[in-house]
Amino acid sequence: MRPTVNDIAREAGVSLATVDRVLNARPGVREKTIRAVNEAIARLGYVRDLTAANLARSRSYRMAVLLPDTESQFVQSLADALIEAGSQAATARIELKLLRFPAEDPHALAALLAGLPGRGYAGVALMAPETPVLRDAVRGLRVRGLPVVALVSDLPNTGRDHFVGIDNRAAGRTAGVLMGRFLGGGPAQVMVIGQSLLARDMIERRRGFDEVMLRDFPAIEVLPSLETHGSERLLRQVVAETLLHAPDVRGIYAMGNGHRSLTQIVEEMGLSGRLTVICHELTPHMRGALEAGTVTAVITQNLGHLARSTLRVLRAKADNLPLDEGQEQIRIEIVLRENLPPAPDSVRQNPAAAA
Amino acid sequence: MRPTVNDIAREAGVSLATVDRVLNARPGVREKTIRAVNEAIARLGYVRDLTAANLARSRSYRMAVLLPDTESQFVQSLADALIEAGSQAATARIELKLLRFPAEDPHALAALLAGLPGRGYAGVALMAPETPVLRDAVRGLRVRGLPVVALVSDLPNTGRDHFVGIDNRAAGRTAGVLMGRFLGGGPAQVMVIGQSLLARDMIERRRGFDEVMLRDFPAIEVLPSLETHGSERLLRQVVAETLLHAPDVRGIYAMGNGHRSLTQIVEEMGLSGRLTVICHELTPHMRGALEAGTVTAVITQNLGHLARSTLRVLRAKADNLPLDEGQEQIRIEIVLRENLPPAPDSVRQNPAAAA
DNA sequence: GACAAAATGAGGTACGTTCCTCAAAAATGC
DNA sequence: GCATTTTTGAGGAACGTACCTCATTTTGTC
Repeated sequence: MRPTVNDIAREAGVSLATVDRVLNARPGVREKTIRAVNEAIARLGYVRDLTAANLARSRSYRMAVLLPDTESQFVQSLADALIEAGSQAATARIELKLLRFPAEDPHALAALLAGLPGRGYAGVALMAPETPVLRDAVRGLRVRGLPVVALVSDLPNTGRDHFVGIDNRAAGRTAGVLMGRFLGGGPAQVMVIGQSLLARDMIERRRGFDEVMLRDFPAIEVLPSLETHGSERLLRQVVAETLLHAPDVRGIYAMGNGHRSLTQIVEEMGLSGRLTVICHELTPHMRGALEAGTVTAVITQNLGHLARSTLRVLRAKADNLPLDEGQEQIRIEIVLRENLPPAPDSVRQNPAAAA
Repeated sequence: MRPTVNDIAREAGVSLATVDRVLNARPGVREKTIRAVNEAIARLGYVRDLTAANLARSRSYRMAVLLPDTESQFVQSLADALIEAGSQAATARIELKLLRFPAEDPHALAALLAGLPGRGYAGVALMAPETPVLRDAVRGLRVRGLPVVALVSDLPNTGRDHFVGIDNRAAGRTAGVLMGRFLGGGPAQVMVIGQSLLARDMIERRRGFDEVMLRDFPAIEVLPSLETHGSERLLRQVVAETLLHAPDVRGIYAMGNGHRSLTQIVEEMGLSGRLTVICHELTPHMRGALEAGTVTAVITQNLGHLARSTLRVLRAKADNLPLDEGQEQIRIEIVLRENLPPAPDSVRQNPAAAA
């Protein structure tokens, strides 16, 4: 049997009340007594029973997670992962509220954020591009004591408490090595596509990609980035044109997510499997494209980890506890057709049934 | 506030005792009453508080994990991951005992296994090659009601309850695609090295590797597998000889783990970075080799996941609960220098300090 | 409608903590 | 050595659930 607080009290020759004072760092205990208790704890190898502690504390954490209301598969999958993680975390008395905000309206987001503290939230995570309005809103939250976590895309100048996501520069480098090696070092041309070259993550991916290409694959020419601004029509048009007129293009690096029509064009032009196509984020659509051979590799992050890490970090920050940086590091995963993990289950039903 | 059992009782118009009977599937409740309670549960969105439930049950799970006493970095890292997962799982009242057995002595292992049930264990995980003696020992355990989980290397003919590890055939295929693509499709020769071609995982990796090479890269010749039987000297000798006399060898696939001298030879021969070397398992030594450029890619499995999955599966089996297959699927990870995750912390100290 | 059997209610104790109050003991200052 | 402050002890209530007993009510049978 594991030792309990009562065992410590007996072992240390003090009362339960004193042990409790020491364990919870309450005042009014002599240094000498504290030492005696700690020695007893060490001697018995006592480990506090967290389930009982949390029960007694009946502390609970209301967390808000804000996602843009885009209906991209990536955001949708992320939302699913968060809901799943939230229901698992119910055990740890964490209650997660998923809120959506209009993707193109920083002011609406700021207003939403400003209203959060009054509604009993213990922490906020959000996925949004950094704008001046947002910066102020985040600062406001932190002034009022709410920890803020940046999700997927970092907000370095807002003073956010933590960033949960991959190192986009390293992700770009990874894409670079794969592209370079898959093309046998060239000679070849490579297209690079992204939604917007203003978004921080896009810039970093591009930088990482270029870094590797320049250093390791001088025979491969990387064409200027193509900005789609979310327009699938524009994407179709430019990609088709480029592929027709530049026969040396043997690879495409799609830095963002949501380029569904990219794979369509490649297929329509009969180039499926003949081009090296590297994309980001393993959405359901990307799974299909990998299986079909249209996409060669997908650089991705495990959304389950991302979601769980978000909750762990928020909780730690809310309690002012240190966090295990190692565990919160999100890995850059490489997915090929050959190591495609099986599709995740749909969101679980009937949580009460879990025993 | 989350609804409690008392809320359900009130909502359903029954007593607490009846709610308890329904929740825990105890006998003596009319079908009609059961339905009423379940409807109240659904209406209120009740979710059982597991921390409180476990506390009340004060059920605990003693789990044994058996690893061979080889001092390979892989086994050592796995042991660390298990200890870590075990200390985390203390919250869930899981107590993990790590036991070592002589790697080359199936009888000693069988004797160890035979003695476990009497010592209050609720489940056993083990990493061992399948031998007739082991088969009988595992069957014996299961007859006595102990769930058995195969770790890393499967034991399909023992009737084990579950296998925790990667799909080695798929891992071999992954190695194959990487090798083929990194070599630009050939022409080239590739060496394949493994400890023993009798071990099930080695056979499967080789099969997966060949499958891809034959199908997709006909211009690459895969040389016959080289068995080292754990002898580093033999490895050094044969590799050096082959590399000297076969100038077309441009790639090496090391199927097993623990080939530390392989990277040494490659470095000594001045071939670091000029050969495509693909290995398994991201041990500290492999990290170094990746960083140095001696090894091109490492196919690996996340030992943290492996360890946590093991405990989750054992627990589920011990309670006869269904498991979430999706969550227990271990991913095949590809690690290049560019996406090398930061080194994990050393094992944590002073578990009592965790709040 | 009498009877047995089945279903339900009422209430308690326990799990290992947290957090509170009040009294008692010990240490400290003068 | 007395008063004051600090430290310690004893005890209890609570968190949400599990599990037990015993009494009471309801149901079904003939």
